[in-house]
Amino acid sequence: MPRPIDPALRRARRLQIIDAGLTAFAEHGYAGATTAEICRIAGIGSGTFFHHFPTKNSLLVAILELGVEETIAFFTARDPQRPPRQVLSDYVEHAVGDLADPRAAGFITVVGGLTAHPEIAAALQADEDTTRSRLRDVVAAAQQQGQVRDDLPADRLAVWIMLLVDGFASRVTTGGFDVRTEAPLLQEQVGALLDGPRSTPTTPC
Amino acid sequence: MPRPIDPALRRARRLQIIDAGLTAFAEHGYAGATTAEICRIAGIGSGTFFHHFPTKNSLLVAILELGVEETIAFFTARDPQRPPRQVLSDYVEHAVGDLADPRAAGFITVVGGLTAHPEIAAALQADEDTTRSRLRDVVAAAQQQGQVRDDLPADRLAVWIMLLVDGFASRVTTGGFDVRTEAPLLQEQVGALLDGPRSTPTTPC
Amino acid sequence: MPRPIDPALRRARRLQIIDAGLTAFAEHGYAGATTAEICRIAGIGSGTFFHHFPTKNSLLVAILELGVEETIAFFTARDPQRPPRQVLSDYVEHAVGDLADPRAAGFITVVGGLTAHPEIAAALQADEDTTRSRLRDVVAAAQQQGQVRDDLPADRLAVWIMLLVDGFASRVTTGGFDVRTEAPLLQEQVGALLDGPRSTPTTPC
Amino acid sequence: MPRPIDPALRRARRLQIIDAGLTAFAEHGYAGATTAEICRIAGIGSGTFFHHFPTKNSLLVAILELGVEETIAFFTARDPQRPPRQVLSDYVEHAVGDLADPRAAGFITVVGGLTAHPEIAAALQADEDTTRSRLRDVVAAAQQQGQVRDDLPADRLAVWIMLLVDGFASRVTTGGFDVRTEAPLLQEQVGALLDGPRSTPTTPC
DNA sequence: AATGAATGAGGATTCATTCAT
DNA sequence: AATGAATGAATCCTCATTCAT
Repeated sequence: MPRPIDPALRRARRLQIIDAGLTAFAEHGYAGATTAEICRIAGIGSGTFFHHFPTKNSLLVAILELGVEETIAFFTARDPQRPPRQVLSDYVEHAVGDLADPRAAGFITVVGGLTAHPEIAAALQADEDTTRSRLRDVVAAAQQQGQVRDDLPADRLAVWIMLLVDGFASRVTTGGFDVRTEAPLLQEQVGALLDGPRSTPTTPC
Repeated sequence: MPRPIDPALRRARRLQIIDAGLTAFAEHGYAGATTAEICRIAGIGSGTFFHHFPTKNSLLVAILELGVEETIAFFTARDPQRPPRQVLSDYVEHAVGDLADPRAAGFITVVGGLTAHPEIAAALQADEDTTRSRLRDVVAAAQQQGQVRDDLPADRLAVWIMLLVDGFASRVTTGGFDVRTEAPLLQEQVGALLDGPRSTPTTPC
Repeated sequence: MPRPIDPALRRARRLQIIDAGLTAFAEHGYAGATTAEICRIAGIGSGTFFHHFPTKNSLLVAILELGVEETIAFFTARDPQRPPRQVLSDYVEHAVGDLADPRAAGFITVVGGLTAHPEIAAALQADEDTTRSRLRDVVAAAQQQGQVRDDLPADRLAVWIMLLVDGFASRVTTGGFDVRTEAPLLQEQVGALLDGPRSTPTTPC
Repeated sequence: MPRPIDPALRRARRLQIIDAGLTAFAEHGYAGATTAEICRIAGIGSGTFFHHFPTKNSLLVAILELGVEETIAFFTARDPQRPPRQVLSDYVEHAVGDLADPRAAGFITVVGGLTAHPEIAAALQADEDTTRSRLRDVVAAAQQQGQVRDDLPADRLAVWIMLLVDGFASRVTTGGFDVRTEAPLLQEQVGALLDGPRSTPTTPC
């Protein structure tokens, strides 16, 4: 007697578990977070968890895939007319917005280096590749318009933007670092990165 | 007639275990690294491990304390005559040197956010505080000599230097990021941070 | 749609484990009994054990609490009209009945002196206090009715009844001591305790 | 270059370890007491322990054998002229004297029921048999002199004397039981045991 | 779909014992 | 004799996962 399943409900339940997983992974790391705690946070039984995710592994992958989707959505929603350099600034602002949730910051730093499970490594790589290629395209466009230094390849600049954002995230988890207060300095650093070193001091005065 | 115990041997054995721990933690994270694997890497029996470290926890703490000692040693060894701004550059170079060992980079990113175990959190905080206060002193000295912008407090600049180094570390673990190749760009970013935003082009000549 | 959990099944499983624990503890002592053996006796997996009892410790406590409940049940079920002195005799008979199970006798003697774990010590004390206070009340009532010597306080006599029962239990575990054969002698000793020393030999004949 | 070994020193060291073992066994039981703690109490290294006792097992056996020796010494030292009934009373007083050391009481109750290790079981049995046979002989002699009831076999009375002493010991470990205060009551109970039930009041005068 | 009881492989840690010095 | 470092089997307990209801 199959109940008429409401896909919306199913999706909501998945998101509920994903949210709990984000919390638990951010606090204890992947291996340190137990499915029992995730269930407790989500307010569900263990059976329900494995109804929606076949393994703990798959939950982490789902979280990462959600991140990829979000990244794609961000770049897809850009106004094509907006100057690429502005888009890069927007991206940083967008990332800072995510990091306002300390769980997101903790998740990024703690999960970042996992290479043990192949599936997770693949998902992490996919996350990385997506952001990197999208950023690279925008950087390249900005270079073509002369808005960004061109002594470095676009891909390398993209990586360094991600480096700055990752460093920023790693600081969020420690005390005394206010995301909103520090955001302008992040933009300043990204600006310095994209502008390149100060024009030679040879400027005669 | 107690045998004269050789403290050097004991210390060597501890370092051997610490080294194995660094490897395992960097690869699998704290919770994901098993004492069995650490023992296997170190080539010892499980009993020997717990003969030297009462808990897995204490091994992590010992690694972090070693990091603190190294940081202190670095700053203590500085020539007092060296310009502070140069010392900051030296520090970054020193940090890059550590990160040449990919285990160190992995360790930093993976262990960074652990707050579950109070002892670990305390050791992490001590590590953080040591580096931060030493850097702050040097930054402050540099500010007094006019070598570094003074529109931001020294402590905040110190944190941002650490931010850049942490971001750098987080990139080491991902492929296609060569420490030596990227080091100059890190110095460039630190330089931009300490110089502050490009002086307004309105500066009349 | 949560399945209506059957508390009776859960309770039955708990009792099954408690029974196995009684066997193992009686035979090897608390520390000497392994959870693995308890599981084997109970015919369950180790996971099931810890599903019902968080620690081996808690199993022992549960056994002791069951003993407390039984003691309370015994005294509660007494006919208020029954002469207190008879109730004391009934209690001794009841205790002897328990000791017919050699596991009970072994359990009492082996577990009696544990003071290392605070929780166990507390549970043992609760067991002790319950029996002692109930016995004391009955002894006091018997004293008021002139059925028991009153040159000693009721509490002290209660303790001595327990002493006799404990001594009896300690003999059950050694060979050549048949509970049923020896029970009358126990009653005789309790009688001597409650009557006090033989009336002075000054009785002239 | 064998050092001239002083047998007295060796014996003293053994006794030192035996004393530490008594303490540890009484507090934690046999399995619960670790050789490490025994060494700590004795103030020696683990190597020294196993120099004097090949196994933890053998230490317990040694303690029990010491008890046997002491029992034999007690009965051997009796004045043959002393009335047997008095000797029984002396024995009880002697036992009470031992129990003034709470470790002895704890040791007796906690170790009493071990049957797992054959060697220990044998040593316990030897302890039991020694005391029992010696007591039986004295009881039998007292019966022949009409000082003790003879409606029960001497052996059974001997067991019951031990039962009373064991019960007494089991109470020492619990609080509020002063050995010296309670000793007279123990003698009273032994007296009642040896006298038998109060002669029927029908005894015509 | 939802639940939680059951499972057993695996994990951190303990411990009696050995052995080179 | 004395020591303590080293060992690995054994122990308590955890945890992802399965499954009947």
